Amino acid sequence: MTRAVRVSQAPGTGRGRRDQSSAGPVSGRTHSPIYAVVARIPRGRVATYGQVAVLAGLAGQARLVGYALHALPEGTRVPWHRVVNAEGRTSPRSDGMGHERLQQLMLEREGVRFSRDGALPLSRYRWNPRGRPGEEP
DNA sequence: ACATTGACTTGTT
DNA sequence: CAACAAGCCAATG
Repeated sequence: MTRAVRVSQAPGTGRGRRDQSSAGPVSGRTHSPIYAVVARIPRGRVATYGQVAVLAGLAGQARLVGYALHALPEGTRVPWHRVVNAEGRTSPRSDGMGHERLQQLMLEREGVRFSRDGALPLSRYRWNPRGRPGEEP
């Protein structure tokens, strides 16, 4: 079931600024499609920032994906942890918190096994939006 | 309202 | 193989 991201755009906001107090993603021009794509990544599967960018119609702008995810509030329904960098590794963030470790843990909990060097084989876990769900190459 | 920074990826030098 | 620049948008001071 496609659980679309519920973007509660506060009605009558006039300015409609970022109202991220509702655990909902920010409604930006580029953020929305990004969240929509990330929300479609099946459990136990991962996608790279660049991949999400392409699927969101922002080919070449992997950075925006990272920025969008960074703007996500805590408790969001967007599975941000399923997005890793091109090396198959969880990108460390400036917060200085052990979130990259948490992300890795969340993925392992979904059945994703990391290699000994801390990276995961993308050729094996990379989400294939064209393939049917549950199908593994 | 302007300047700076930030979860990246790819191509050149 | 390593380092650097470009491309892009939003949040923060």
